[in-house]
This record gives sequence, structure tokens and C-alpha cells, in this order.
Amino acid sequence: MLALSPARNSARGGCFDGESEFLATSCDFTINPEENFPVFADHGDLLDIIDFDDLFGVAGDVLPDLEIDPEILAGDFSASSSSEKTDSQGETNKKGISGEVVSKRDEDERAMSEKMVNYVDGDSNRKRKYSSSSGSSKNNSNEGKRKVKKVDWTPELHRRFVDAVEQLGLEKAVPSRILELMGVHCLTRHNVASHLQKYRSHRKHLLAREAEAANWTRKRHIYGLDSTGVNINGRNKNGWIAPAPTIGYAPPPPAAVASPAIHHHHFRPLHVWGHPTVNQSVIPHVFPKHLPPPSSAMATPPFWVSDTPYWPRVQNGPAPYFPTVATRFRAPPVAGFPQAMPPHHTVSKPDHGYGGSRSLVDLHPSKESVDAAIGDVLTRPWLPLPLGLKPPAVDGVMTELHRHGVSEVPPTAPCA
DNA sequence: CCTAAAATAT
DNA sequence: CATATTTTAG
Repeated sequence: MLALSPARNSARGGCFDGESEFLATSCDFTINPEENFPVFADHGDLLDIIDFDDLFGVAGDVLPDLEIDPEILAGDFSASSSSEKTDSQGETNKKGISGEVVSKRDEDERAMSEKMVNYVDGDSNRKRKYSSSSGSSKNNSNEGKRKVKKVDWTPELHRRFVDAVEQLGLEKAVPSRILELMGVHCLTRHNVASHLQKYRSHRKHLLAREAEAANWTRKRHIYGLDSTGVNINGRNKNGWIAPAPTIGYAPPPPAAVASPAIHHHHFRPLHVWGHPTVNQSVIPHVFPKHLPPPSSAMATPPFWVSDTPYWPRVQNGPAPYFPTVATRFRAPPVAGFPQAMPPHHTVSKPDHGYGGSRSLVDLHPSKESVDAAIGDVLTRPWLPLPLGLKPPAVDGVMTELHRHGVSEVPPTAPCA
């Protein structure tokens, strides 16, 4: 019943460092022992790479889906990777999405080719060839066209991305670093950079919106309206960014979190990042032993659309999976991708990513949020302070004034 | 190397 | 038509 057939795993390598448990339907390139596992070579043993777990049908939605153009191979790569990816083609179709299904076979071929092309250097850099031939014609993939391999940013991948960014801090989160922390071999710096670009962009929008909301809320205060819409915990449902501390929307009721189905009625975030490019990966019924269950991704709505149900990215396999309480918690970090993950990391971040609860880290207002809030306050001091901000104590003000040589303060003149 | 913007693919 | 990802340019 599992969607995955053992056959396919035989030669597939994981994209993550040390861990192979999350083999996904993607990243099916064969692995060349000599090449990957650069930094994390410690674990990089061919055996590690070959994923046996995959045999169990654990399809991670972690790995990116790469689509490679057969042509790319034009080259002559020796057969180093001759892995016989023979698979019975019928098996897993790559994308469960609408019609476009790539036969396994195709994929493998592509994968192979890509691999050859891409993984030429073992270390941190993977090279890819992007050929942009006839740019003019955007004709489709088929004929002579080189299809570009696109990375499918699955929730799991995104989660990693976000984790990395958080660890680095927005300031230092640059593609190269992120990539390192993510520990995903199949990604290139460009891929990450691109995603980062989008991520930032999305973030910006959210912040902007938040600022507006904050402003709005404050105005309401002025008019004696209540602050129902205030966001007390500073969390944002779409897993993209940690919402600001200021105002926002009320957090979804727990129930909502638990049940995606009902969840999406409350939020209408920017429709940025429209719909999920759902990756067909099958949701594992059994979680990989070493890695945290994809729970976070599943437990919470898709990051792309906060109010859109995202789930069953199941293609032709197992029935949709519905998280239970137990599954909603992220398992302790594992040997999988330790290199990149500092110990502390695992602790305080129960759930990440797409939608649901944010980590403790997230509870802290983002710099942008704070700046925005402060700027807002400074700009319009007459408005009520946003939640969480307290006016300075008189004493403090006086002290400060004294320090600046001001010993006397004119009597306050109540403004009319 | 990084970011922003343009080009493409879906 | 909008969005996601890649590719190009600075």
C-alpha cells in the first residue's frame, strides 16, 4: 500500500547531511560516495546516504523536488552514478498535483543527469547548470527544452529554512549560512537565496500589514473602542514570520490549531504565496526514527496560505493524515542533522513552520516589528501606545532630563 | 557573495 | 492571471 516501492530507494541519496531518513520523492539523485558529505562528512558514509528507511515508505516532504532536464546530460558523464534507478515506473508519480505526473522513469533519468551535473564538487557547493536556451520561446518542457529543475519547497524544507534563519538571526541570515545550517545537500545557494528573497518579501508585507493593524487598533482605542483584535501573543499564523508584538489578530483557538479543517476560517492574511505547490510526498504513517516527525508541518496549516487548508499532500497513496495531539509535537532533534543544529535549538521550539505555534524565539518581537512599533509611536505620540509598550515613568524621565542638564521642567500644561 | 529585479514556468 | 522559482544583473 505504500506508495513507495522499495526499488526506488536503492540508489537514492538523501539530501540532508547525515540523515537519510527522510527520503523523499524528490532529490532522487544517486549518490556518489566521493562527492557529497562535505562538511558533515563525519556521518557521510555511503551507507548513511543510501536510505533504507525509505523503503518503509516514509516519504519525507523534506527533500526538494528537482526536475531535471534530460538534455542537460548532453554531457558525458561517465557512469559514475550508474545507479540503476530502475524502477518500475508505475510506482510513485512525482506530483500528485493535477495532471502533471512525471513518470518515475523520467525522473530518474533526470535526476541522474542532474546529479552528474550538479554534484560535481563534493563540498559545500553544488553546481547546477541552468541552461536558459531559447529564452524566447517559453514553450514547454518537452522538446529540446531544458526543463529547469525546480526546488519544491515543501513544508519540511521550509521549516528547516526558517529554523536556520532564526538561528542566524535575520541580520545574519544570508544564503550561504542558511544553506549550511539547513544541511540539505540538494539545494544551492541560489535556491536558498531565492527563497530568502521571497521570505523577506513576505515578511515585509506582514509587517506592513501589522503596522497598519496596530495603528488601526490604537485609533480604536482613542475612540473608546475595545481592542478585540489585539494580538496578545504576537504570533502569526502563517508560519512565515513571527508576527510582531504589537497588534494583530487574535491567535487561533487551540482547536483551530489542532484541526486545520476548521482553522482557516479565521484568517485572511495576505494572499501572498498563494497556494501550495503541494508536493506529493506521502505523509508517513510512521515517522522516521531519527527525525522529528513532520508533525509541525502537518499540524499547522500550510505556510503559504494561512487560511487555506493544506494537508494531505498525499498523492495517490495513503489516506489523509490527521494529526493527533501526540503528533503535533516535534520530537527531539536527532542525529539527522546535528551538525547544523545547536543543542538548544531543539528544546524551545516545539512547533514551527507553517502556521501553527511559533517557537519561543518567535514570541520575541522581530526587530522590524519593534522598530515599526516604535516608529509608529514616535510619529504619532498622541495615539495610545501599542500593547506591550509602557510609557516611561515620570521619575525616569526626570532623571534623564537631569542628566542632560535640565533641572527644571515647566509645569505641565494640560493640553486642551 | 548578496540582493533585487527580470524572466519563466506552472 | 497569479504565484513560485530560476536566472540575470549590479
